Amino acid sequence: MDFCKKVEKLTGSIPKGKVASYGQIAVMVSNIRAARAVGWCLHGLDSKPNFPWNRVLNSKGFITTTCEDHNANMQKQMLEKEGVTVIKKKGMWWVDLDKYLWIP
DNA sequence: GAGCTGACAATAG
DNA sequence: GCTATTGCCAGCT
Repeated sequence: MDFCKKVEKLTGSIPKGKVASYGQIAVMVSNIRAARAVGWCLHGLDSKPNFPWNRVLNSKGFITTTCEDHNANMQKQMLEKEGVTVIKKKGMWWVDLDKYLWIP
């Protein structure tokens, strides 16, 4: 789909060491309300090797993956590998968007 | 072809 | 300020 294609492109455009929110991707692709669709598309793009789906977080910087195959711990490790500091808060992984938020 | 689901975000109470 | 509900889009059943 064109939508997913853009999502893939944008997500792939996120520089190493930076992260973006679903809302950001959504608003760039179509509108802010499409954030859910972004997550859905990323779910299908995860099969791509070395695809930085881990650089996409929710608006608060929390990892809210419900998929067990792509659990938060995996993202955390991938992000740290990219040089992003991931902090554990309330049992969930959190990224400081003020430092790592990607601004196109 | 219609309805449901999903890794969110914004608004209202 | 925090919790609960509604709205949106695309893909699947």
